[in-house]
Amino acid sequence: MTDTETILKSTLVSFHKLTDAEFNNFLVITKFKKLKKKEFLLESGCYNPGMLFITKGIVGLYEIINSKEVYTSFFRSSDFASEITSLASQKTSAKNLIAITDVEGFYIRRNDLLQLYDKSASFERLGRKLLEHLLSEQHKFTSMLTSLKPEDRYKYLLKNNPELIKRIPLQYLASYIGVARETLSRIRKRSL
Amino acid sequence: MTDTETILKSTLVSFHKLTDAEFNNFLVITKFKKLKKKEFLLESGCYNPGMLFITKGIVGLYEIINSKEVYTSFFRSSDFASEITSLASQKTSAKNLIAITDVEGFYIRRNDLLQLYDKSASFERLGRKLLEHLLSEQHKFTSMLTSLKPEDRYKYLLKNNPELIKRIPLQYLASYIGVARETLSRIRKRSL
DNA sequence: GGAATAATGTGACTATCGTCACAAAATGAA
DNA sequence: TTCATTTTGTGACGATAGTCACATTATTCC
Repeated sequence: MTDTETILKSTLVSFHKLTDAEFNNFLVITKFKKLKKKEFLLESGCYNPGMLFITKGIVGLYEIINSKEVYTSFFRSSDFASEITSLASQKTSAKNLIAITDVEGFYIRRNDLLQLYDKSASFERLGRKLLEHLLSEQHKFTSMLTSLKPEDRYKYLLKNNPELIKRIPLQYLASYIGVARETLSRIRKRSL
Repeated sequence: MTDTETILKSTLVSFHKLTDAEFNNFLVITKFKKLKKKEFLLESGCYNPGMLFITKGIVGLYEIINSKEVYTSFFRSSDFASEITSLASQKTSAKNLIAITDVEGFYIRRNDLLQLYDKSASFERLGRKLLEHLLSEQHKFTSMLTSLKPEDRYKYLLKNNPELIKRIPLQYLASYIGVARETLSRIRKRSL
């Protein structure tokens, strides 16, 4: 097994135990994929073809609101970069998934994933547990947004995602925490 | 089948098809429960005993941040009032679930639910689909928070949840959308 | 029904953020 | 390396939200 496959396996297992055979059923439906910086993994208006388990780089999820790009998630190594609304619904996506740096990972096609759910109760459970985890994280992020002021939101990122801050353009981070980019620029300066 | 049981069934089925026998397996683990206004369904520091399918009334989820009550969700008829972090983890909850009005519903104990997941792949799938739906909604709410200013957040609530606005104290709504209660009071006045 | 309690409204003031305009760096491509 | 493009920094200003204090309604509960 390659290094990246080992990482994939241990990530999956952290959500739910899998036999070697089960993991293999997952592995065979994945396809190694590379993206150049600024390449799209998903474009708004399109059907969602699947998701990417990232082994290298950063992927961003954004949406255009009032003709501005609003980033709503960032994904890094060991994350599943995905847009859940269109992945779950068979509708076209309103959001875009884009490579913020050069990216590598294992691509899982939506149809293959659904078949895997049909074939294996273990994966259905793994999926449920992953979703529980994601929902829990999202709730945490939401209460951070409503309860902290801009400066403290930045400090929250600094504390919880220092790597993201280093590698993601400031203007994207600003939209992510709901602050004007000029304001975030000044906050960052003050915090030095 | 009673009216409320019919509503429960159609709600479950909207996420995933169930046979009559399967629905019955669900029904037998539920317990009809009433709460008086201001009664707790879950208190912070406690283990999460389960969730409530609401047939009447409103339940709020809040957490104390910097000694202030911050509401992060509201649940109404046909919702499952729950705190996902503690429900999924066996850890004590940081949040509180409280009846905002008098409430009625079907209570589902955590252990019974987990057993049902073990026994039935249909429920595991139903759970996964419900979580996909909740996560999708939560993402929508998050991007609303980061992209709209306070006044437009209020208008968003007005448009999407007019009933909530009528029945939930203004100060709770204010924390929910990340605005001071005085500000929301003035926004509401302006919008008349 | 009336007192106690909780929730909301409001004025005055301050702090903070957003916006616009443009300058300065940084990055990328040829 | 150099030019073009993108990203970030910054000043000035206006708009808006937060805070504190207290008045005014609503609600709850004997």
